[in-house]
Amino acid sequence: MTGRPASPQTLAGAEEPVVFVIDDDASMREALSNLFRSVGLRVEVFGSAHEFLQSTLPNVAGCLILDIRLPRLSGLDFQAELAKADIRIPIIFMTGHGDIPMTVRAMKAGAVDFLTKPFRDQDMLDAVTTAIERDRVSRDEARMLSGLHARFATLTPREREVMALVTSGLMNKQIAAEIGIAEITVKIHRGHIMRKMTAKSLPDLVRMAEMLGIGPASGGPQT
Amino acid sequence: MTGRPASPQTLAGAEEPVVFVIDDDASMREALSNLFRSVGLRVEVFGSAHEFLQSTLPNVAGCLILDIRLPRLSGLDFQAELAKADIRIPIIFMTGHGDIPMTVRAMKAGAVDFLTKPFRDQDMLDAVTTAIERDRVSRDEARMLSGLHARFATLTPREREVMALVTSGLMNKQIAAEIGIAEITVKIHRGHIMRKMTAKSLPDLVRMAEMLGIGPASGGPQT
DNA sequence: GGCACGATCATACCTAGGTTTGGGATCGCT
DNA sequence: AGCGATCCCAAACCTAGGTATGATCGTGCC
Repeated sequence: MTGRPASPQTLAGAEEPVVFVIDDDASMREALSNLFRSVGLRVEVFGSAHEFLQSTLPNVAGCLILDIRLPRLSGLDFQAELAKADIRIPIIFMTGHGDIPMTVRAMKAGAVDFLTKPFRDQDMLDAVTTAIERDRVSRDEARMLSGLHARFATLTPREREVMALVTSGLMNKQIAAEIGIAEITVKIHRGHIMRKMTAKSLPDLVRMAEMLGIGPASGGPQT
Repeated sequence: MTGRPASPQTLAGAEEPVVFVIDDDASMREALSNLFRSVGLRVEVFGSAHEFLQSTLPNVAGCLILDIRLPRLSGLDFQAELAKADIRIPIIFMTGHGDIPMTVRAMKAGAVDFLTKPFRDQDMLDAVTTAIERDRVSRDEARMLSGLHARFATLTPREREVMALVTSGLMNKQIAAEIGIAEITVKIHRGHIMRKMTAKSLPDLVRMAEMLGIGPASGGPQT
């Protein structure tokens, strides 16, 4: 943190992380809101899961504080909903009357923490810190992966095929033999691949292929 | 599964997974032992964590069933002990009187499951299946990584340095300039590296470097 | 001192990778 | 029919990678 407080919006949603709180208890919302603001965190509160879904989620790192016992939908089911809808945001559960199976289910589904009420403020803040950091990392990864996929999508089928063979370590002549074309053609495809993927070197391309999950079968080098 | 039952020991400990059970209640040990054997799993039971640590662990995939309330050491503390001692085995906790914080702590520390007594046999079997598979995978990874580290250890300091630069995508001449030696010398180092690491190709070497966590700073290709 | 090892480098030689130029063929879409 | 994308290939040319041979030098060890 560079000591900069909450500048309104320097560049249309891109910096300050946000804590979303969903709880049907207004006093709890108020208490959490105060807690998070007291440490300089941006907060948005909702009385129900529905309200949360209606809102426009800013494109910044964040996390979700959820009571396991929500009005119409259980926190656990809501967690599943979000996963199904591909909304990946770290979740911190709170509960007054939770049980162990619920806890296990939530944690297995990736919850960051599961706090029992009453909890200590510091425990909540620690959980939020962890959650936001986790989201920041996963957002970074997602952003990079999406750029990668976008570039990969511009490759022609043949180029994709050649890329897989190149990154698997075959020589141009072997690739040519493998798919039944001339070596010079492989070289040309290869050149196109490097440019389209904006790979600065072969190792660079190999790493891209790894991230894209390219490479027939075997996970990696020898045992 | 190839339908092959429990052949005694074809090759000194290398196939059948084992379920380790630690519980001070003899009837529980008996029940679990029967349960696992009924599905063809090898089982070893212990009355305490101490007994378990005294035994010689076979080098096969396995998992540990642990009561959270152990005689002298809590299951949670024992889990921490194992982690500290670098004994990585998936753990499934059982409890009669557990609470949520315990559950959260266990799950955060990597427990596969946390079952409340009485539990359904099928739940335990499912957890064991997951745990063993997880261990199998992590053992495969560990085995590969150890081979990799062993080969990497045979590299001279200079070779390691060159390997990092090669796999980061620099050309020989750039590497030469970078460390202030002649290009031909880089080529020679490079040849040694490929041979010592038994890399069949540059992409191969790059993947090895990735697994070894080599490469100054930056995690990977562009954003 | 002598030896092994790591590191350095030159010369020579060969293979692999890559671009440019220029061309041909097929296919689908307008 | 014309256009653009994809795929194919050749000749020429240049750079990069890799090996072999042979040699020098410094360090640590017996």
